[in-house]
Amino acid sequence: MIDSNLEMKARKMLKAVKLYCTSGRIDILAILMKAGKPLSQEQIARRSGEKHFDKVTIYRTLESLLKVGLVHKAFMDKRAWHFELAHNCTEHQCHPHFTCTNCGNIHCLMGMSLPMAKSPYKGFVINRQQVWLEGLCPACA
Amino acid sequence: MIDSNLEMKARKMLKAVKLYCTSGRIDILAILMKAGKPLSQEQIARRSGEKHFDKVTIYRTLESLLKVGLVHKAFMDKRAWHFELAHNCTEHQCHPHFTCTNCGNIHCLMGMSLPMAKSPYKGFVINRQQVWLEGLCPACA
DNA sequence: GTAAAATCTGCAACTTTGTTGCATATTATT
DNA sequence: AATAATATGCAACAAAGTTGCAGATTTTAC
Ligand SMILES: [Mn+2]
Ligand SMILES: [Mn+2]
Ligand SMILES: [Zn+2]
Ligand SMILES: [Zn+2]
Repeated sequence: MIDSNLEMKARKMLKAVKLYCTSGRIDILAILMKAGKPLSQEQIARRSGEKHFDKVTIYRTLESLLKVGLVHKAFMDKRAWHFELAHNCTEHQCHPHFTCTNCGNIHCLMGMSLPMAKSPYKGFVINRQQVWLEGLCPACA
Repeated sequence: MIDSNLEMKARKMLKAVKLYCTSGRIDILAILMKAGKPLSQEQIARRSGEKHFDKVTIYRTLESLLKVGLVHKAFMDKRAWHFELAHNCTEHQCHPHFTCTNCGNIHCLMGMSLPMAKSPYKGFVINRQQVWLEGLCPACA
């Protein structure tokens, strides 16, 4: 099911950060690459087909990918956490995420970088920013 | 415990949106006014002193305040939802929220409005935006 | 002011989402 | 191949939020 090109890429990414290349990590990275948008544990589980990773494994895998920076947590209006590959993010900000108020779908809005916020209060050091947008997607507008 | 000035304000807000003036709503509005930052259900419960509202009541109260726009859900890196008064927000965006990576405290950064994002993709209608910032607060920097 | 209608509230039970401990399996290193 | 290091699955648990329903409050109509 996982195309071997994605598997290669996943292995490379894992090697680069010195994580064990396990089938869980490879598959989850491939799923995130294919998705191209933030996914929840449950969505990842559903997309992993016959493999049926335990949810504990999925969470721990995401945690390990998060720690080395391969993956980011994306803020959503959803209850469950959503994770996505970090490869479209700069050090200081991910691209904005958009939720359609009508159909509920999530979109990554690449290629629009908001200026980094600058606090008007003295003493705040801002290291990262995340922007979330809400409105109507092209299909619903 | 609730100062009667806040109670007055709360009653007026509720009247204005045609919600019943119940002690739960009044107290929770007052708590949010005093806090001046987003609070979770659990934080609200702890601040409500001897009243001991059931958590179901708190959630349902927040839901009703949310529906009429008196309150907003603020995105946080915390697991629990956080709610705040909507009176410092424009129609299209709340002020940004800041989380200190060291002490975990949340700050509302009033008075800095990021420009509204404009999608580079045709067909997206953006109605609201929320910005979340992470870094070091003055006490921890 | 009182009765009726409308809306809230608390409780108990439940769902969803995420975590911990521990024994076993897999991966990497020598 | 043996060993060390790390990952996985299972079961049990914890935290956050929801639902149904009976009884309590609040509002409205008289
Ligand atoms: Mn994204
Ligand atoms: Mn705020
Ligand atoms: Zn849509
Ligand atoms: Zn701090």
